[in-house]
Amino acid sequence: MDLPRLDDLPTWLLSRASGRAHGLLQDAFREAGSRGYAYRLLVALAQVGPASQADLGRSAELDRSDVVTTLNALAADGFVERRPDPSDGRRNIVALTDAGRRELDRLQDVVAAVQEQVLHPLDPAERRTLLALLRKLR
Amino acid sequence: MDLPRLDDLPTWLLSRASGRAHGLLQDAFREAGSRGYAYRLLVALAQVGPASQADLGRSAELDRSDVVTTLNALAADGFVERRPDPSDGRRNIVALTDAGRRELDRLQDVVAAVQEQVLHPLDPAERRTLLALLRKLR
DNA sequence: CCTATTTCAGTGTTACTGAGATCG
DNA sequence: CCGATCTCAGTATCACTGAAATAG
Repeated sequence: MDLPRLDDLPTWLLSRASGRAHGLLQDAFREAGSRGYAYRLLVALAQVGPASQADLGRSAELDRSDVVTTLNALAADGFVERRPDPSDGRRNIVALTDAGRRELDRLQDVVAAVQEQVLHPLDPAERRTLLALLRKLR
Repeated sequence: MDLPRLDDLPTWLLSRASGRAHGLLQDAFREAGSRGYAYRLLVALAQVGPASQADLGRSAELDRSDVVTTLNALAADGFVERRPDPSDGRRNIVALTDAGRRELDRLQDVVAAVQEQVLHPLDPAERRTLLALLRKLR
């Protein structure tokens, strides 16, 4: 008779690893005075350049509602500028400021440190293998 | 200049894979008329045998508060029996019933189907590698 | 008219916290 | 007196929903 064990379940192992990573990330962002949502929006802005909030939400996989709240905070800190789109009155055009670019650089270091912390038990070849397999899961 | 991309982050890939797996699991449990917490408690009971709620919570990694709520539902369905511990008045002894064992068997099939669904893109060797690497992440 | 965007308020879920009652 | 257990109520968080206002 085979006793069921959660530790044998791929979904359980995924959930544990992800939960641990998420906790470390959240702590690191809090310590750095930021949030995961803010980081994701800054990354999206750096990737696609100035964009509407709807497009940013799609890029960062953030809900339209959370985009609003997060941009409010980023704008208050001077990390983004929000101005109406002259060619489409429904939209804002959101752009990174220089301070925003510096903030993103700073958060990149924070995030990189957490990646190292999470992957620490694996050697470089194992890390590549893990990433490739995770990517294969779609 | 290297544009940051979320897809390059191990923590992001972990989170995506885990989120997808979690969603599939949740749907499958809902369709089967159960919940993840209930499954985890049934597994813990099958592993350790009759136990106090506190011990079950530690085994299943469930909060004491969620153990109470989940056991209420499992007891109402006749899947577990809760009776006072004669040797320690603070505790309940919780035990699987026959119906509970059948329920666990049923849920094992549900869970196995989701594992297959999640791992579908990987061949058997890749699956073993992924599990080994995830386990190494502690 | 219908769809898209931005915004705000509110909901539901999941995990947790606090406190009371009981007992060792 | 301290610590553990069980229970309930309430909170914090995150992701999302609904609806209003504006515009294409």
